[in-house]
Amino acid sequence: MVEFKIDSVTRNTLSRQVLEKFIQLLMEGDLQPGDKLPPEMDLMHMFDVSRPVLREALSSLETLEIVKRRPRGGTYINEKIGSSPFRAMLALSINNVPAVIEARMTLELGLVTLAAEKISEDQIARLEETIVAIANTVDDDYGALDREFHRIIAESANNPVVSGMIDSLLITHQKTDSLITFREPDITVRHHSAIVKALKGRDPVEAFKEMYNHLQYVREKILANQKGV
Amino acid sequence: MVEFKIDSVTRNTLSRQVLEKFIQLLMEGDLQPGDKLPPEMDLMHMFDVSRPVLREALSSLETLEIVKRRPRGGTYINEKIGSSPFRAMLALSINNVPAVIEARMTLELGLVTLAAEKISEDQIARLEETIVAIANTVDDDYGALDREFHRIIAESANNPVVSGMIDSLLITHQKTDSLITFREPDITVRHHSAIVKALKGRDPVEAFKEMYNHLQYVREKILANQKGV
DNA sequence: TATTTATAATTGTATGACAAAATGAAATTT
DNA sequence: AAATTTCATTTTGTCATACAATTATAAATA
Repeated sequence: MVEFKIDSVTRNTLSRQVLEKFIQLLMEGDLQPGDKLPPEMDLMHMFDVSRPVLREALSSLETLEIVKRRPRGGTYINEKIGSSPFRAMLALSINNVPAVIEARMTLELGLVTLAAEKISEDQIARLEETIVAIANTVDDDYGALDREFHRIIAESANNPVVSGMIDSLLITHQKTDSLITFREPDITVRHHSAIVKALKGRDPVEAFKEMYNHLQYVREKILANQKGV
Repeated sequence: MVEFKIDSVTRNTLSRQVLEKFIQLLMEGDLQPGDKLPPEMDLMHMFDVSRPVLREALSSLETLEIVKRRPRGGTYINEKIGSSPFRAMLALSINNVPAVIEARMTLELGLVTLAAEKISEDQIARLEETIVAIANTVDDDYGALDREFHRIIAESANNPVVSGMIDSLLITHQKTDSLITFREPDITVRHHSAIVKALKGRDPVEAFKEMYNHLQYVREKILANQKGV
């Protein structure tokens, strides 16, 4: 006998249907960033659902950072893609250290390539500042500078879709940092300098190579400690 | 006079606070994937909020694919990071074609690098199958095969955090595909073959180079048409 | 033992009411 | 006349309660 027990994938609750409808409207361009939605009272009549159901859907949209609501002010479609949803999603995998590091590698390798195409002189200057600062630290406590370096590169890629994610991953960066027992600032400086040199030359392939080299080193360093746990 | 009108960033509604609390519990490991949450009745007393508020938070968690709910069955913390939230977020940027393409480039460049480290013989074989299939298409309608090629590579990187995203981006891939007016299967086959060759050789840098070369071609092809719009 | 049937627990939905906040207009003061 | 204050109204935020729908579990039956 054949058993059927589907239901899953996404159970069709009313609030889910309303949510899907909103996303569909966005995809088809009927709703545009910046648009103001009708008040909840109107919306619940339009969708023919109760207010709690509608509000569950709106709440989800707000969590996804697709809309922004203000008491009395109304509900608006956001302009840019957000980062915090990704951060929340990441919370699930937070303890899977290798996966998180690899995810970070994936993004950074792609980002540095795009950065090489687009980075500005000002951003390069800021990168160099972090390198100098790391070289001058005395207590080996340059985690924040290190993250800043990577953040500037992500920013240089200047992509609204991906840039949100990197913030979240750098937060986990901070977490994985704590797994590093000893630091080698000279190596970090050497690697970072090589990356900047490639970026200066606007050489995507070279920038990638140096970043890959660097991240391999970082990954091994973190995972080596991780094993012992 | 100094004006203050903060409020934003994230307005602290009750449901938002509950949501944040759940995420915090996840980050700190007090909640683990697979865990079953208490029934809503208990939760509302624990958080001291009304049921609609609690349900708004749970609804958001479900939208983020952090939990899964079943009538009468209860609420469970998911095991893996989901993809559909990202899809929803992408809906916002769907009309920003260059940004979406670049996002796809970012991910794929990183993924192909990791794939070179980890891809299995079986996956390589499947990649080769898609190449043969594309070479044999007569009507130039090989969009699905093309996407399958990229999907297998993403799968080969075998990263639970990133793999979800690529699905969403490949959906937009489908959308951007429609912007291509004419196809050049011979070029696609040549590029794909070069990528597979690098993957076979387990050469991350070479795999990256070939993928970058390929995606540059794809990007130009799409954007060239986009300009005329 | 296996199957079917009830029971009860739990999520899903609806209604109604009120609180809180803030916008915009009206009234007041300077 | 202009600026400020006050107030009414709209809209989101929250609560309480009730009932429907679903299904896991236990009980009853074959």
